[in-house]
Amino acid sequence: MSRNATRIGALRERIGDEILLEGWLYNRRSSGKLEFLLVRDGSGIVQCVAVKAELPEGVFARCATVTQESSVRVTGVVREDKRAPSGVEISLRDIEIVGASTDFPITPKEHGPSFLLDQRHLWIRSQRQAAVLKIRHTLVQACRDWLDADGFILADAPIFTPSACEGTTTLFETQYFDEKAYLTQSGQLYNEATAMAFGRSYCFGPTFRAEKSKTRRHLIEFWMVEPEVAFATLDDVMVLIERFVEGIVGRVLEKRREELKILERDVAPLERVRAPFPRVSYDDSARLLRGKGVPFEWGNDFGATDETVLTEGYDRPFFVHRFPAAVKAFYMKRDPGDDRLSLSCDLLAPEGYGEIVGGGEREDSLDRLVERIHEHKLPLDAFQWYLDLRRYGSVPHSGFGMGIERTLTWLCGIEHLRETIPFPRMLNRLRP
RNA sequence: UCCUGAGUAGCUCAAUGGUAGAGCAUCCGGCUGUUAACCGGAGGGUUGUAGGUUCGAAUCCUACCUCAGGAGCCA
Repeated sequence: MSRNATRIGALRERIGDEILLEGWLYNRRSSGKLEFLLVRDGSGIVQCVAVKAELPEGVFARCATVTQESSVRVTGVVREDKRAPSGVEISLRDIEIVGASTDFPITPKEHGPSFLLDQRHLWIRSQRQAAVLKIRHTLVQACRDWLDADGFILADAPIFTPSACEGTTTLFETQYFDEKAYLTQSGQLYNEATAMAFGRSYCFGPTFRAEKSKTRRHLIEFWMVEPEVAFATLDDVMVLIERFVEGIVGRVLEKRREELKILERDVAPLERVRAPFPRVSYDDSARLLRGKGVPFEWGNDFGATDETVLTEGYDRPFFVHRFPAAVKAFYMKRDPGDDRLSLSCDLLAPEGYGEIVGGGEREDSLDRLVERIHEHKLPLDAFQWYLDLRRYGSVPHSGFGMGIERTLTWLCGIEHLRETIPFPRMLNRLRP
């Protein structure tokens, strides 16, 4: 935007002034001797009114030729007007077409998801999509601000890794000069190293899972924030998670009311997000599911429908803790009270959204960790640096990972997480 | 990988064995306060691909392709 242009978001402060607007035509309606031009500039949408009787012939004629998504410079006077969609409108004095747009593919009518995703580079111009991405921006900032204020150091994990972090899921293989490398599926192992350096650390970046998952809850490339804390137990990390989630939800409510309104999100459930969150053990969850007639077997992880049934009982996020060790990663510490269980926890979002956070206490004993690596049939050599963390001043430590897109899907109250990232990477979708 | 469903105009859809249509978008005309504006007119099609059944296929059958939802797996 040029220096002398005014942003639409700031128009209320300029009532009565003649201003310059730089943006794109969102929609146009004409009524004979009137033209209504809806102009957007990324900060909002405003209606510009051209009156034939008050304008030179050429200017009014030009208004009638502006097509959807053409870029324009409009000069005019800011006025309050109840008839305008935003309550403020511009009496148009002049208009310049900067770049014409012909046959913009996304018309102001219904479209299917496949078509819209093909047009994702243009779809993000629409009001709803832009609102979701602005909330994403605020969520990311809130995560970082909250952790920074709590004494965490950002220490990002690498994206190229020599081997699996968790061994179980499918990795993207790539060439690293003369050897094979993989794209990271979690910064977890590296975070344990940085936590031993800084006490509290976190990484925030993209992760990659080459799973053939094809549901509304999966992306191939997604973002996670993963804090790790030295000397913290499972109970400590659950307190950290609930304070963190309360904080970031509060920030989104504070900064993004308008966008939540565009999305028609009922904010009442978000306003109930106050720590402490309920805690329920895996054992009790399994019993609860069976009590409701769900054919759930002890030892399994929860499926999507299991999670939905569980969330029905709560009006705020809640923890499920102490999952069977077999369904969690090798580095999870066993429950000293029951060796079948791990000191792990998931945070499930209410309203049927399900898991947004996974965390727990890590195995801090060198011998037991070596045992786990063997059990999982992982190459011991690749983990020597990780085992060093237990050789040189090992401490109890815990951490968690929060999926940004899943959290956003819940905050925005939308159906599918593909709308929460600017350019989603999914099974069968690498473009645009 | 498996299960279910869908592919017809640029987009969203109708046409259930008998002349392929509507709304929006585009173009032309009309309208001095429109709110996904409205009214009139025009152009726009190898019905996903290949084969088969039939006098006749968008429609029935077979295979394949693409997409969507779900399962498994996960954040």
